[in-house]
Amino acid sequence: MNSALVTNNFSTYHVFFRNLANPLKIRIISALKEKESSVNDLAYELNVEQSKVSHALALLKKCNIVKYKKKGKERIYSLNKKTIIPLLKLIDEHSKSFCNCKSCKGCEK
Amino acid sequence: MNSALVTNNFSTYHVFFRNLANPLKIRIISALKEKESSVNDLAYELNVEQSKVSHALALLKKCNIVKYKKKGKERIYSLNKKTIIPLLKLIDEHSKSFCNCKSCKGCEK
DNA sequence: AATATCTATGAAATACTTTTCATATGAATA
DNA sequence: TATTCATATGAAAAGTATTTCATAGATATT
Repeated sequence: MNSALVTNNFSTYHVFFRNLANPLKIRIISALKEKESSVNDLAYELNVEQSKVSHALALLKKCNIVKYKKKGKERIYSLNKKTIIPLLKLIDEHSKSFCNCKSCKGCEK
Repeated sequence: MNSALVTNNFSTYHVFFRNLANPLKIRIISALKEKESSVNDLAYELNVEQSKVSHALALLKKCNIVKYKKKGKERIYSLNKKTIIPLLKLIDEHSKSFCNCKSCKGCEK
C-alpha cells in the first residue's frame, strides 16, 4: 500500500534529517561510529569548542541518534548503532553518487 | 575497509540532506513519487505559491533528486526514482521509529 | 568545604535558508 | 510581433539554526 511518506503529513521528518544536514553533526556521528567518546574527547578530536559539541549532541540526542552513559564527571556518548548504521551506509552510497560530483553544482560549496 | 563516511571530510553531505530537512521539499518529493508534474500542478496540488515551488525544485535538482523534461512551455518534473526510492523507504522506516515518538522530544514542534 | 574538571545551558550575535514579491525569460499562439 | 502562459530568478524580508561566550550544575578530589 501507501508508505508513510505518502500518507503522513511529514511535519516531523525534517526534525530528524536536520541532523544530517549539518556538517558538524555529521562529523560527530562519524566519530562516534568509530568509538564512543566523552564530550571533551570529541571536542579535541574534531577541534571544535566544547559548548558547540554539547549543543550539537543535545540535538542528536533529541532524535535518538546518540545516547550517553555517565562515567564519573564525564558523559560517554555513543551512536545508536542498531538503527543508525543502515542509514549511514545509505548516506555513503548516496554521497558517492550525489555529493562530490560534477553534476551536482550545489555541492561546490 | 573504511567507508566514505570515515575517510571523507563530509564537506558536502549536508548539501544533499538539507533537502530532506525541509517539509516543503519532502512534500514535493512525495508528490513526485506518485506522478510526474509540472511546476504549476505541484503548486496547485500542494497549495503553495509557484515561485516557492520553483525555488525548491531548483535545489532538489542541484542534488539530482529530481529532473525535468520540457513539454511546450511546461517543465515536467519527475523524481530520480532509481536512486531516491530506496532512500525514501529508509526515511519511512526511520520516521516510524524516530519522528513521531514519545522519546523524541524534539519532534513535538 | 573549597577547588578543579567536565558538561550543559541561556541568550545574544551571527550565519544561513526560505519566503515573498516583482520581474525576467522562454515558448506558444493569435 | 504582440500577447499570454509557464517557469525561473534576484533581492529584500522573514524565519531558523548555529555559534559564541559567560556561567551554571554535577561530580570528583584536596
